[in-house]
Amino acid sequence: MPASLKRSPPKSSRPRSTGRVTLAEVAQHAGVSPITASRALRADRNVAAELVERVRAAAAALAYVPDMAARSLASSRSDNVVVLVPSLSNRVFTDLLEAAQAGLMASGYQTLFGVTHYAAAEEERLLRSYLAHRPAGLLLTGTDHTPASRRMLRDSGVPHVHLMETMPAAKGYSVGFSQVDAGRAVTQHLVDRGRRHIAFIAAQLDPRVMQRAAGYRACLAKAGLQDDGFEMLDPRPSSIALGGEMFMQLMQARPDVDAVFFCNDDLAQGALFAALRHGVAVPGQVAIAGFNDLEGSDQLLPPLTSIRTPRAEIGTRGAELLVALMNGHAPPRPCVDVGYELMARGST
Amino acid sequence: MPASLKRSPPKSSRPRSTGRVTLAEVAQHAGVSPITASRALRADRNVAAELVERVRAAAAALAYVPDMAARSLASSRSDNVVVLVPSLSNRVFTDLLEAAQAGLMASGYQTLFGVTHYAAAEEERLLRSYLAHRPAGLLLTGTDHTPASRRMLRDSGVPHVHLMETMPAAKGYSVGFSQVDAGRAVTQHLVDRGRRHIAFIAAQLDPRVMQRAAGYRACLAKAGLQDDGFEMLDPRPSSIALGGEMFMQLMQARPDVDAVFFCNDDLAQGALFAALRHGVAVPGQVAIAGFNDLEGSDQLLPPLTSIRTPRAEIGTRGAELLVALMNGHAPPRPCVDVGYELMARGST
DNA sequence: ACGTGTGTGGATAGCGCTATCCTAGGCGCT
DNA sequence: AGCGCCTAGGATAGCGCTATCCACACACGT
Repeated sequence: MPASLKRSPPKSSRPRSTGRVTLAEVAQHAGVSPITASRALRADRNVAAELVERVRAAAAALAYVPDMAARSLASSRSDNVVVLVPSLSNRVFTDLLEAAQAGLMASGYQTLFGVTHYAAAEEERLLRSYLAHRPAGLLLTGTDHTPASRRMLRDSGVPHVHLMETMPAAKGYSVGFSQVDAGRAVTQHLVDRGRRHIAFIAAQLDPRVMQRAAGYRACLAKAGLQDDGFEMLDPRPSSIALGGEMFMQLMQARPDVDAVFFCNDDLAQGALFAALRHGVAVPGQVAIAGFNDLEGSDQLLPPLTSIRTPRAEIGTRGAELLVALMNGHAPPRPCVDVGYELMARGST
Repeated sequence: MPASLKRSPPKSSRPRSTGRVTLAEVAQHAGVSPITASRALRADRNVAAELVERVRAAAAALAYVPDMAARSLASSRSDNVVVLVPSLSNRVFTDLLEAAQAGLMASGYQTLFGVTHYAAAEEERLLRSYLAHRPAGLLLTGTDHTPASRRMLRDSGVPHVHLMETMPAAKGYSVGFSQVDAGRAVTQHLVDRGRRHIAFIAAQLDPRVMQRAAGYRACLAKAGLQDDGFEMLDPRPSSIALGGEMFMQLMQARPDVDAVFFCNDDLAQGALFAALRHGVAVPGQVAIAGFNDLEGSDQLLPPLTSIRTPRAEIGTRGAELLVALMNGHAPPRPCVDVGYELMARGST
């Protein structure tokens, strides 16, 4: 037998098939052309009802699974949406992420997420790497980005929405609430309760925390109650333990304080625990208020006054807005203010 | 002017370009062929150092961004890894997800995540839809899947690792610890402290909770302390409020109880708060133990005894194992037991 | 009868990248 | 020298899908 006859595979044919069922096979099975099968499955153009049925049946029979890579290469579109959040250790952002993901998935998008660790530079790095995946859209936390990030966002032309804060409509799309106003509202509440020596304790000094600080300062200034010694800002990550620590430190340094506004509930909860341990009367000696109204804050002793922030709603509305943008619709309002709610409880 | 001359674009050429810089342009800029540029950028095969340098420079100069869709179509590989978790409202799973994502990203993979809401059927749905993206790998929570899910996992050939629980090596890859043993350890600790009427309170009855329950029962059986009236199982989601509610209910129904093992710290924290509110002495009248050692559990009054579960380590090791599998390496041990640690504190 | 729409199926040609084969040159060896 | 045998660049041919153009059939109007 001549050697040449033994070469069964023709020399120029390289079957690189992955073993998966392709659209072409579905089409053949249904007795139509591939493009018709494609259109039938995507409802892209009018296809005779009977053919659609045949194609659907063929796809089901062969357990056809479309190849998203091929689809997005051919259509130069993708169904990936990137969501960037500062952290997953903070309930605020997991609520946001969960709601956003649910909304995006319902509209047929896949969610890729990245964690920026509260650093604009890290956000820039992530943005650069995720943009390689040509996402259909982006959800970003906050409005604070590096110049390079802003440039990439602009140049890429990828629709994006900023979450958590309000923003001038001219600067882009956003869903959130005014952190400054909310900070002011907490402070005003303490003033209204007759407190005159109101401190502000914060950690993890991200832009939103600093906006709350600005609201605190504005309110005190208006009431004529400013006192520089009443601000404690610590860049370390927020935690329950740190809240207790900072609280006791303040009580020692400034025994005259009669109210503390904590930039978040984690710190405030820690302060309540510390007060319990050290016999500090709340709200008798000092009133305590938090921010975000985390789960359990209403169960404490005393229940914690806080600001209920609609994280899930922000995620949902943000996803909706982004979906509209990705579909080419110009949404009615570029900036959605979802507001906040003061939950006045026993601790004040 | 004849009409034919006005048609500037040649009839058969359809520039569908997305305006992005392609690899071909980078190659041209560097004076090499596209395939060499591809190899240089991916370090796929040996390329002369000087050429690599030229290609890198060209890519940087043109701000080249590779098209992942094209890459994965051509190579029939993708860098997407899907992670399925039951919930994002539970710190356990966000710790897991965060660590896994960090590990995967460090190895060049992108993380897609899905939330199963503790339902195997929902997991199956997600699996089906995510498999369309031909992920390079999968990380799943738990070892409890529908038969259809198991079939899809097997047939797809996609490497996957089960997290949180231990599993017989024959059944696949896993990283976790024995939930049964851990449940037994908590119960034994209470027995060792002289408690004789030990209750078990659980909610969100997922497989891991039921395994802890099994450990509880096994320990009590061995100690001859079983009592059916000491088990409270509620399918509702765990929460701090629910913990307090169930605890007070039990105290009313069975005043003889002298210890309660809560299936997680959320419930246990709620019980501690409720005890504080209602003047129940802990651990004087009743000892309380939780599970997972969430943040803040050591700050409570009294500090909560719990099981420290290495969620982050599970995520990290799980990602490592999966990366090894995706690279075609057979890892030394298919099943990693990361253990747990009993944190005995004031509440017992 | 003729143009002129409109609606549906198909042929064709890529999307941007990489797997595979090929080739030219360089090396060491007998 | 002559023979492998390795190395590194390049040509070629798709990966599986869809955008775009075409063809044809049938409905109209005048």
